[in-house]
Amino acid sequence: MIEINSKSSTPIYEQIINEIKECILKGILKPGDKLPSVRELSTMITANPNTVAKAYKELERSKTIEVIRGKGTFVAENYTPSPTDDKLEELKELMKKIVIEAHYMGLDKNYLSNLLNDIYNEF
Amino acid sequence: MIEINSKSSTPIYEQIINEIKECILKGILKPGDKLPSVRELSTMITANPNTVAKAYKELERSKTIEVIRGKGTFVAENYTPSPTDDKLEELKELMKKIVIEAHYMGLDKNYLSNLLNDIYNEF
Amino acid sequence: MIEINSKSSTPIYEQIINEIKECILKGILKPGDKLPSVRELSTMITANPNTVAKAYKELERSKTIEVIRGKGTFVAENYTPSPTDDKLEELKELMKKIVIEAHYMGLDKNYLSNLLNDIYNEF
Amino acid sequence: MIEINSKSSTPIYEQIINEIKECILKGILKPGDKLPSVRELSTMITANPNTVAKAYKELERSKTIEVIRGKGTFVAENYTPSPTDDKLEELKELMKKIVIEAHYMGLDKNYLSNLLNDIYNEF
DNA sequence: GTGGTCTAGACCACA
DNA sequence: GTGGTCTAGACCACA
Repeated sequence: MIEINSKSSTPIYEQIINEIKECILKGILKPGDKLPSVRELSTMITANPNTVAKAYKELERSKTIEVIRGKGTFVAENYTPSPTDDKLEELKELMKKIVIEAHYMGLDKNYLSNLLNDIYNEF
Repeated sequence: MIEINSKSSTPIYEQIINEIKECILKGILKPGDKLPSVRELSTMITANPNTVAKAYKELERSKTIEVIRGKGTFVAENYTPSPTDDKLEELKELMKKIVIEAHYMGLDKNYLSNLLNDIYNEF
Repeated sequence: MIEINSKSSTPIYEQIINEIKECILKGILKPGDKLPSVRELSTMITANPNTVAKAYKELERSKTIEVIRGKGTFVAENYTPSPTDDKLEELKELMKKIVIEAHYMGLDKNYLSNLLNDIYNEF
Repeated sequence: MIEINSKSSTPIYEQIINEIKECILKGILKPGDKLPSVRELSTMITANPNTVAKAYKELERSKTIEVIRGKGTFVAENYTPSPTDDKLEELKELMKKIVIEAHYMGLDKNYLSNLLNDIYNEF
């Protein structure tokens, strides 16, 4: 379910975060579902436990998952924080970067519009 | 023209790359235009010459700018490499990340569509 | 294994690149083999870590080696990019230069043919 | 006759040297022929006079051309110095580099043999 | 322990 | 004056 590319330039802990968030969005993981323990997941994907722990910490901080002492880690109830200006700015910067990169590959607005649609259809 | 945010998590050399590419896209910098020398730009943005040199080197590698020995650095003629599968995959991953982040802030597809439009209008 | 000639006019980082590629060709280094870390190699050849890092970076760019985050640097699986026109032109220019230089030392075509054979036999 | 690529990574003064040597090899320039003056050549190829002067100096040092005071610069009588060990080693290194680069583009010994032949046929 | 980023500063080749 | 190479050394993210 969760696949890590150890050669990718995105850090493993970030890949874990992204994949888990994707699973939740796709409904593969639902609110209340139990996540594998840090040890379990780290052996599943042959990663360092510290790395998995870091990913879980970050997911907990963003209220995506919840740790219940002695019971384990669970997908949190749907929680959508109101977007801060910082976060919005960050999002815009990312989109800007995509537009610039796309342009430098000869891809136009239409291409990106379609890409956006495709991704939403995947979910 | 080029502004660096030293608090940002994106490395300075990458910020330089992005800003220059943006200037070219907006037409502020045109093919053949001379860029400030490594030393000039480094004092302008109070960064180390090596950092600026690194950014220029990368821009040269991607054929965005050209170095003429002993004369300086210039914006290259428009050059759009055919997009490789790797690059397209990277673009898709980036867009996916945006969609996920947006969703977790309670922003929907419409919001991102508009954001995309806005950015294109800026250029 | 890797020997640097500090008096040579070819930059140290380039010598490192050449020597590593040679080792791979000769089979001294095989795909998947771990390379010495940047720090290790830099002390081995008494060069600055930055210089070694530069060589490794370039080798990574050409997909000769791969970096696995936090684990180290490894020889990549055999990868032969289709030769671009630019690269072929460069190769031809280099060979032309050899022919001219050889001529000016009184060496003829036969000598270069034999030299070419000898080098292939070394590998 | 002499064409300079100001964007090439080989220095202009070296390009001049190579082109002149090539002309001599091809017989376009014969022993005793007068070369354009430093000023003439520098305006012809729109280069800095210092750059042309440097090329001429080097050609003079290698006895490829001769300066006769007050008369000008001339192609020297055929002169083939006995190859020094240093020079031979350099030649071998260059050829080695070609072999390695060629290998990394998937080109074999045959390709290089043919390339060598082609270049000799050009002359 | 691994590589990545950045600074400060020297020296050099080139035009 | 231009960029390229290299050293020395700090600090950081990642695993």
